[in-house]
Amino acid sequence: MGRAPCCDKNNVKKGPWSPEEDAKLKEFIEKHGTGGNWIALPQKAGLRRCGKSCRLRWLNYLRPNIKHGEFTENEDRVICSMYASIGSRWSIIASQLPGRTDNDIKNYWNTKLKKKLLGSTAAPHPHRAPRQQQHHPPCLNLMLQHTSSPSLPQATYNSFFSGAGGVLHHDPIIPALALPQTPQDYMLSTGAGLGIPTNAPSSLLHAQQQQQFQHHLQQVVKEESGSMIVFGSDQQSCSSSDGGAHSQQPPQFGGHGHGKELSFDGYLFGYNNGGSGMEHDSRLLLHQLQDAHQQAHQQVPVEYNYEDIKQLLMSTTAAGSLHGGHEDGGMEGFGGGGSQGKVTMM
DNA sequence: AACCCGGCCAACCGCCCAACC
DNA sequence: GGGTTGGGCGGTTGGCCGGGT
Repeated sequence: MGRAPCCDKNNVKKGPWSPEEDAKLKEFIEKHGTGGNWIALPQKAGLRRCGKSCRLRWLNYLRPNIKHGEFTENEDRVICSMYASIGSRWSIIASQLPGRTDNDIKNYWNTKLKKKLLGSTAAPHPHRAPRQQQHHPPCLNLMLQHTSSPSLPQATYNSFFSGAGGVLHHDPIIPALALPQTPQDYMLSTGAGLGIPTNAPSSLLHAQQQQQFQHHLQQVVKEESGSMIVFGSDQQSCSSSDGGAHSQQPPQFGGHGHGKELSFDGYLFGYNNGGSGMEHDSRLLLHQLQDAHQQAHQQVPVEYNYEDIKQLLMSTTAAGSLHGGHEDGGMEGFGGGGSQGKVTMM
């Protein structure tokens, strides 16, 4: 099938951007903005480029505050943790790392980080210490916590905010919500996010901070419920225990007036149609919730360390793709629920 | 000095989805 | 309601570069 190309490929320049083109694009966007239409932009800016190419060039290279160069250990940690949880959803991961682009992170992962994990032998851990006390190389430890919270599994909660914060707060494309502090700040400073490096200084893992953050966010979520996902009723709708398919059913979408609701495992998630792409976000998040839910039900508490991530990589490599879809016992618990049908890590 | 090879990264491609008409 | 369009995303490609032989 396919679709018509977004531009006349015969009349557009391809390949590396020249400094002149960069200058033109930058100047135009700084003066006029993108105008919300990338396809029309190159013509207006006097560029013989595809609109998508302009967008990419701007987002990945010309946009202000782009950070290039070495990734820090903290960034490594965040990438690994989130990869283990949500898979190769680079834009979400990038949203947790200000100044980094999804392309950057993708390249970094594919060329360095993955090899670092795959390539290094078990040398760092000749005999595995008890997991909790193990000293890992940076970024190699992910712990999903699960509490007996009656309102929401902790793992789910963490995943939710990790993903939600990323998508809603940092993505320049999606209107930002006024979250009080950035989730990645919390992730990095309190361990309250999805990835909680156990080798973080203990002061950064203060339980009270986590609670405060989560409570705070819960409040914000409630307050913002007119425009974003909310925790809802105690509706017991979709079961998660139907054998192998638990939590695999597609999100349940329903319509209620101007808003819509998503139900998942007894929780109801709703949002209003503000025309801001919230449905997309909501679906994304629901997938993350499903993943986290699955994790919480299968392995609680769940901890991934160096060997786990390595195994994940090796198994997916062996399968020739990350889109495995099979239920590999060794990899149970790794997230990536295949949002938009693209990523399946299970 | 020439060639080969692998790493790196910018850019492209194709698909999906939401918005729009 | 259905078709079209444009934005966004992840996967892949291709060219450059540096190190090794």
